[in-house]
Amino acid sequence: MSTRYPLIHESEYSWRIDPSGKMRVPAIIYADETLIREMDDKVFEQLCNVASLPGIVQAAYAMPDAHWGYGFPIGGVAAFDPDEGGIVSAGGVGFDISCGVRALRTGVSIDEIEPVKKQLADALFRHVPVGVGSTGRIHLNDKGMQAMLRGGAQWAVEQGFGDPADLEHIEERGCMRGAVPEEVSERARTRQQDEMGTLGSGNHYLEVQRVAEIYDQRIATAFGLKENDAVVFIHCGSRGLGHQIGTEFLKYMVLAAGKHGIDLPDRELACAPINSELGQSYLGAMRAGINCALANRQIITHLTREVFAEVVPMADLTLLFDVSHNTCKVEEHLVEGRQRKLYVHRKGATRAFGPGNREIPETLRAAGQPVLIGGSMGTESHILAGSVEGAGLSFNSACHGAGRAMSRHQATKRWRGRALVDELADRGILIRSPSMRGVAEEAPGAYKNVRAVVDAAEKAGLAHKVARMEPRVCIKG
DNA sequence: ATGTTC
Repeated sequence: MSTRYPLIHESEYSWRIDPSGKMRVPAIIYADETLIREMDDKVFEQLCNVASLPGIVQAAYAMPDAHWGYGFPIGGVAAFDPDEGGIVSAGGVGFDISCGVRALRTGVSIDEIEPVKKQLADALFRHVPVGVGSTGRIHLNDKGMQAMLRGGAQWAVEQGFGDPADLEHIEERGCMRGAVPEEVSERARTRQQDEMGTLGSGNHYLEVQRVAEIYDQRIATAFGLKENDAVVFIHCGSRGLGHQIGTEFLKYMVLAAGKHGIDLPDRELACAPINSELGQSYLGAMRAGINCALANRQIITHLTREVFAEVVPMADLTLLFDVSHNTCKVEEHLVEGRQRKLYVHRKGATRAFGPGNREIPETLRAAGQPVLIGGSMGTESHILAGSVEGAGLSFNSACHGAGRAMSRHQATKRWRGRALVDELADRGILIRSPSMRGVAEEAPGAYKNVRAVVDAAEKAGLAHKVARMEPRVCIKG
């Protein structure tokens, strides 16, 4: 338990730090007592810094999986009002712009996967580029890059990657409006030109999973899920392009803070007013980064379908949903009885719209938005659904994963990648990765208990549990 | 997260 921060135990699953010093609003953390106790004080410090940024509305929020990040905590949510001097922050979105998860149904049960599991693992590993600096089969020229940055997954579908029906099941229907490719630097584009359709490294992965447990039969049916189904989770982002945009704008925002009259509590919280040239430039570039990530996951989906067509020909991969968890999006929210247009930063946090929201595809609308929670390698993943009450809690946001409990460096000292892979293989979980060091960094023990995180999210009211998945094959960055 | 320290 933090000794340095006065945490008020507001309700069983929420904690509050009242404003003091430069804080304009409270900080609110959704977690159970164990998760709170294990949170680094740095999370509270960073959240209080966020709460002191200009134009912040209501509170700075942390999800149950929150951990220390660059400036903003990962698992942080904060909304800003442009009419009250509100800001946009590159650190509040994160370096991997629009990193996210998509879930595919396969139309087959895990029993049809198990006999060919090894072939499937090997074929996916051969066919889906993975690892640091990995490149793909697509090479974009200037014109192609521009079209991709403007069109996102819609562009990818036009290029023959996937089905037009996929688009309905992607946030923003696969294409983020307001993207300005011209705001993306030459260097960012160059870094990306050969990286479309690649997973990348770190915590990114492609998993084949088994639906192990259904928590809500009605919603699971609406989502087309039943026990023992095989599903595919793809977790990746905007690769070198997003990283380069983040790096550059962070620098510009630090340099311009004085000019904008912003007193930064932490350099890493560099930001610019939404109503400023720099703020608008960043938003245009960031939205292009979102399209890059949406296109990337769409292409990887196509590659996955190609592998399944060879190895599991009876499978039919359909998109359940695609969610981004590193974004800043303009949304209308009811605050103190007034509908306001806010710039909602979610960094390591998933949008979780409740039933009826028009952003949700029609076929899923009555059930609520699918909230996809990727666990750590070798542990379970979860699907939840956005709740009605989530609107009043954290601008319709929920957790995004298990959340790290230990640094990458600590993890490499404690575990050996090869031993982990062998151990998981004994449990029938096949890991394929180009980097054994990467595997050690991603050891399940380096993460929080994802079930505790998901339970806290549900009990806090952020989202509703639908299904739990366990991994069978994992292609790991 | 990241051509893993431009």
